[in-house]
Amino acid sequence: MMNVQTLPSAARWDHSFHQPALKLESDERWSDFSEVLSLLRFDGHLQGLNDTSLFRRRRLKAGQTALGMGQVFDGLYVVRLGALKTTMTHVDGAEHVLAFPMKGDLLGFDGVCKNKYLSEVTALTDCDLIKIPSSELFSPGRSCNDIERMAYWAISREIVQEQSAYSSYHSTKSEARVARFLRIQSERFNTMGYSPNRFTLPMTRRDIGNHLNVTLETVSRAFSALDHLGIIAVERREIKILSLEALRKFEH
Amino acid sequence: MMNVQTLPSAARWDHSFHQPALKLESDERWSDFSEVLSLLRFDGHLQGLNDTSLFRRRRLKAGQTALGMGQVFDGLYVVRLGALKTTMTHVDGAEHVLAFPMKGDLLGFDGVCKNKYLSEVTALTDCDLIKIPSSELFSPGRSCNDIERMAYWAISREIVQEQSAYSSYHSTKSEARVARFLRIQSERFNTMGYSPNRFTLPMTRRDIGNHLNVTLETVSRAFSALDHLGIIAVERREIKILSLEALRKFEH
DNA sequence: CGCATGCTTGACTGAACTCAAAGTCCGTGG
DNA sequence: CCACGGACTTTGAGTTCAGTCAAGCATGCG
Repeated sequence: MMNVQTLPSAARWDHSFHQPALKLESDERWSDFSEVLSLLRFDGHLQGLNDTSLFRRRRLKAGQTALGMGQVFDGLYVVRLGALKTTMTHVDGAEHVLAFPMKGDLLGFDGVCKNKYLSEVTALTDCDLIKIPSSELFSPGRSCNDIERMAYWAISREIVQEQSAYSSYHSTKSEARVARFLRIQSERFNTMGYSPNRFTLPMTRRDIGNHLNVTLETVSRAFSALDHLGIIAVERREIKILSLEALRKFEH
Repeated sequence: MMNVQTLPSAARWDHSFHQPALKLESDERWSDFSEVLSLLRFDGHLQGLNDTSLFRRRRLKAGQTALGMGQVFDGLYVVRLGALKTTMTHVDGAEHVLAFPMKGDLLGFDGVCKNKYLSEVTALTDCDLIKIPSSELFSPGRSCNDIERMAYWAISREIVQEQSAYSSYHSTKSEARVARFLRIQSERFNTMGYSPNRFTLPMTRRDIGNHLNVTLETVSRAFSALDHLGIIAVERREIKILSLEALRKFEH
């Protein structure tokens, strides 16, 4: 029942995102503003480049927690490398997987409102995050800066994506939801600069099922069905998209 | 490929430069900043009250559209009175009810990112909205102001609520989802200053069903079941909560 | 008054969940 | 090295739950 991320699967997945051994030190300085903008795919322009901006770099091993529910808000994070999952735990103990953040995604924006994080983020693979400390975001004495504006732009983008994603999962048929999930994953890998036709899922069937509100068996069966139809090729977590068109048709 | 992440490289911060000439029919001036803060239940404090802030007031009759999908972003709205529904229509024509905004809720924040609204908002009852024009939000020459901060705070709050709501509907049983929906409505009426035990739903069974991803018949049956059990009393859209405790139990 | 819309309820069917068993991969320890 | 164990996955069989189709009733509006 408890969902423990184990190293084996993560290690396998890491081959495509291989990162040489590095010290996993949390608070490394990092002030490449333009890289952050590039990661976020921010294509507008900001007036003045803020030289004094100070980001932090944070590395996580698979299974580690990036943010905990209830933890005091201390900044936003941009994923530089790796995959994570965002979960919310209810009073009754039920856990729900909200999203699977990956490269270029923003984390922690749900902490702005109440000044504490309301969801939990755990690393599915080894991760490399860039932290935008809250001190850089909210400067009580002075006025709002480029970083704050960028952050809010990115937050708005995340909402849109989320809305769109949730909305997508409102198909009646479970197979359609799984197909859509795969299509969205494919598109995400594409925008991240990886192959959209061949990728490795970083999450378990259980996580996918939880996210889509179906059981893990149903996810597995849907994968098998799509495989037998020649639309995709599944081998454990390795996915090949053979016909994106056919996959799209399954969404309806 | 329609991807939310690829952006037409139009203006991002330059919203106000393109401040549209379109003056809507019901553009009444309205500059009570404190009322807006109160409506939003903003509990922090902002440094200086912006005297020059100019809001607009907009009234809608039931059935009218507040915002249309694809329409150019021209500001945020705060609901002062009435109830609405937010919907998204997909390429295949399927429509999904995202939320039911009411007094104190924020509308239009999904337009910040791409500079156009991505969902449609229609009035379920006669409505009274306060508009925060984009000219007040984004001031290209000067720095970020209180209104912008307030707006972003409110946006963050909306995300949190939405996340929480979506997360809530991840119960397996449809009766549980309906029960949860009623409980959440009750709490919302309460925070708005109305009775949590007796209220009138502004939306149809179909809308509720669409929102919860069940059929309208299922919603109706769930209402009837809860009624027969003495947990609630239903008479068309008039709802009385007889036992909040029992209602909560049904969520699991 | 007649019509449209919304709501309720019933019977049937089919899709997804539950339970169960077996197979795969991988890391660990003998 | 190989056997073991644990986590993950696949597949099957039976059951339950919610969707579909259909009929009937209530309400409101022109």
